[in-house]
Amino acid sequence: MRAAESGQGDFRGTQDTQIRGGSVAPRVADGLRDAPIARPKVAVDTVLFAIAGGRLKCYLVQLGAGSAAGKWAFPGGLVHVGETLDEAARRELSASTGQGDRYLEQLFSFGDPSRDPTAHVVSIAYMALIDDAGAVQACSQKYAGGQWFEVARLPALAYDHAVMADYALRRLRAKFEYTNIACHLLKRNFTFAELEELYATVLERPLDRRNFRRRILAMGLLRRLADQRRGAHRPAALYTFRQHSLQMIEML
Amino acid sequence: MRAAESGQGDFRGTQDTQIRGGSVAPRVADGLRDAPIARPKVAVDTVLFAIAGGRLKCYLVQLGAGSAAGKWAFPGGLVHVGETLDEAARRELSASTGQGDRYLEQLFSFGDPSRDPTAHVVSIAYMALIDDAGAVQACSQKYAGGQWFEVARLPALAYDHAVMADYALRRLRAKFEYTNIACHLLKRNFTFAELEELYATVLERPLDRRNFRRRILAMGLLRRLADQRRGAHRPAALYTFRQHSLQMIEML
DNA sequence: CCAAAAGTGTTGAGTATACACCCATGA
DNA sequence: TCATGGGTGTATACTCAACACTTTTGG
Repeated sequence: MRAAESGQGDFRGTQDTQIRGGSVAPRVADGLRDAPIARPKVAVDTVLFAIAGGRLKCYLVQLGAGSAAGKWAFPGGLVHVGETLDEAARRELSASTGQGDRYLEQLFSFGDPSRDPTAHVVSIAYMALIDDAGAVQACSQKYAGGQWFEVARLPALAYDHAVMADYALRRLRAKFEYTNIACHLLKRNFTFAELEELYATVLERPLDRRNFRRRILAMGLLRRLADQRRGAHRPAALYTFRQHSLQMIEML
Repeated sequence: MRAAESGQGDFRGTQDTQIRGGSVAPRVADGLRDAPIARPKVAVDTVLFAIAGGRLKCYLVQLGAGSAAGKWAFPGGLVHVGETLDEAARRELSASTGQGDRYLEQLFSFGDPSRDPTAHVVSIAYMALIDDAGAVQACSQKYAGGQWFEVARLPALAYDHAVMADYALRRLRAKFEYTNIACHLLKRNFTFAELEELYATVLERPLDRRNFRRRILAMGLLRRLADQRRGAHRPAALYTFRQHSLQMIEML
């Protein structure tokens, strides 16, 4: 058996949604999972995050054809028969950005038939993280172009991708509070100031340096390295995460 | 535009999964969301929970045809063109149990091609809650039968439904800790003892009555009613939830 | 009047927050 | 030597967990 889809659905910052009611269509016999009529297509779309210039950014591609031509969207595409959802997400991400081998987590599935006016496409949204925005290169003939955008200043997005963006950002922020997910947005070695700046950037709030240090160190997630980062002033100790697998821990 | 899919992905109790690596297939031009080749089907499956006999139970149907005939599974079926995922889940749930108008939340999507050996079916898993297990009646010719099972003693399940069960249970437990989701497993009016017993049952741990009362009351989610529940002994005050929409609050 | 479930406060421990100064280096 | 970012400790407020007896009713 293959590896399960990567993703732990967990973010806490959501408000209420529609819960009760909803139209319940009359019963339709489905012929047990096999009807002859048209079926929705399945796609994956991935919100790729990175830090650049002290800002949290995500990568958008410009659609080159179809009803949404010219609009910006997250890289994605249809799932092939025989591949897992994770594989499809990695394949599409790799095709669009050259970055397929990164942290990847399934977020949520969007299936409103009106999300794409030309066809009923169910899209499984993913979030991906990389530590180097510069490593991405637009490398697909499929898209008219690709570019990093500050999450606070996204252009108008195609389909329902604005909802995906919102969902991804909330998930990312939530996981910053109770997992070690931050390691995927940092280089292998980093200073405490860099880690703290990352947290402040993603969470959009200042952190107390002493309290932050104490808590992070108390968890034992980091290993202090012998090397130092030498800059214009006092050198800073370098750290690295002991583990890069996702760990659920109360962090902040 | 229709209502978005209902669901806030959030549970905290998960362990790490596979994160990096994974095979990245060579780039395939997709013809922009429209390829002529075979595509995966899309289904929904719903883990329906209720309390019965002081135990947390979920409803399973027995498959009547196909490769998994005779095995137990969560009620579900293929998504129709033109309906949202929520609508599909409600339709299938209503067809199998008569219960379509209940709390419903999307959990996660499972797309491993080997999950169903006869076809590549991507399934969007849902969780649903009802306050009365007895209201369910097997009412589908599609299935050989339906029955409530204690979550701790599920039979062998078809496809990858055991993973779904695990996922749903973790999500439910997590939401008990930080939302008012419990209201959907209780009758409209209830005693504090009933609420506490519900929490103890779902979380599988005893709670201190005084601390529990204090915290729940301090949140102001409940309204005390004038009526009392009269039983064999001292009468108990009745309460009701002020709101049934999902609220994110630190509860325990 | 007895059995059984309902209802009620306090204390101590541990955790989270607020806060300011010295240090090491390069220029 | 000075400007700049790196690094460190303490006191207080608050939150969480542990704990047992009295009240009310029906039988």
